Amino acid sequence: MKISKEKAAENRQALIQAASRLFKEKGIDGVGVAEISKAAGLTHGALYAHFSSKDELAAEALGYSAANARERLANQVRSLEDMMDFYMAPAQRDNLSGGCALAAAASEIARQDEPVSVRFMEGYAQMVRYVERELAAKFPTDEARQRAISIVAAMIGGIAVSRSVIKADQAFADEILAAVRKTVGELA
Amino acid sequence: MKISKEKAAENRQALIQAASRLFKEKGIDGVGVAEISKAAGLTHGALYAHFSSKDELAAEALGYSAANARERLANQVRSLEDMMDFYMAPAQRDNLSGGCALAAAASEIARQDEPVSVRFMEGYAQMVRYVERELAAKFPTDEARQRAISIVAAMIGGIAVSRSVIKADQAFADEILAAVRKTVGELA
DNA sequence: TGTACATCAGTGAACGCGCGTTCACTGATGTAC
DNA sequence: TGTACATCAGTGAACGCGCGTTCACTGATGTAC
Repeated sequence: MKISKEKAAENRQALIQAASRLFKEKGIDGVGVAEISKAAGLTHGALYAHFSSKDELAAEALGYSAANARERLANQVRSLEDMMDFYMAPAQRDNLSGGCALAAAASEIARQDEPVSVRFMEGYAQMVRYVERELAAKFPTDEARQRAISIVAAMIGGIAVSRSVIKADQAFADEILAAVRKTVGELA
Repeated sequence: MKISKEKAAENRQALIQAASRLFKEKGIDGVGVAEISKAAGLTHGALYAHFSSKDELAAEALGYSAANARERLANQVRSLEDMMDFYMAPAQRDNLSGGCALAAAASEIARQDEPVSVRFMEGYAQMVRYVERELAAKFPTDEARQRAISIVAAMIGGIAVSRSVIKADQAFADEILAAVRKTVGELA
């Protein structure tokens, strides 16, 4: 049955939020449209009233994650050190479904189509710009940018690697997180 | 029909090589046992004569990649600079199926089971040890290790991010690769 | 304001397809006598 | 060395299952008169 425009917009948002959470948790290939729809309280058919394909939903979900990160950078983070502490914390690493989409999806995006790549790029560029601005006072423009790009890439890599080794060696996973945290701090 | 032990061993190796290539290219979830078997010149049933599951094959494939990397580090790479140049080259980034398994799989391993995590850890630890040894003369033990862990994580992150944004912005992808290459060089 | 009706978000069955895994069978290999 | 037979890598059909997507249908919403 038809429902109000307001409720439909809510449902659309619920689909995006469920997709964002589940894609990060299980990977884009690792979760189906039925599971996403169910998590949003809908049937899978409804998903196609809002998105033309699973790929389009994936792009929207990545955009949603980026918007979330933007808000956090703007409102909750007080300094670059603060941001690094937050990002490289064991709690952040252990929080697959709630954590950063860039680290959760890093090696998967290369296999997705262009719209997904665009959203990933926007999310990454946003973090780089934030770090770049923080470094602007301390380094020449070019070097600030080079360092910002490297710091964000190192944090994404550090989290992904720490997550990858944790089932094999918890202590090593923690050591990686701490080492990368220290190094990016020294670069800033 | 039964075949010679020698031929069977060759077939096993062909399965591992095909799996290694295809997993890197399409992701572990992105390729099926039928495609892997076919690429190795066998039917999917034969795969189960060699491996108890797709997961076990994934672990073997990761181990094979690590052995390859070990050989390259021992024989082809002349210095740390050499290794960084090789690893952070656009050609390496663009070579999904032949490139480094760590960068290709980084964010997927966290969702696999323990044996896969163990093989990933061994591959990563091996690269860290190589870098650590190269830095041993220049830095105190603790700092050499911290830097080695960070350098390898940054390279993996840099490649994964560069690959992720390349469909959206080729120039940015190249800039990321160059920036991370420069930064890891400065850390060494 | 009240009524008639077009809209369209959501339902749930159905589509064809590929997935990982199992298994009865084949027949050359390799071994025991 | 020759023969009889157990072994087992590989084949290909079949298993149940979940995938992404489509579509006829429903019925409350929202609009036009």
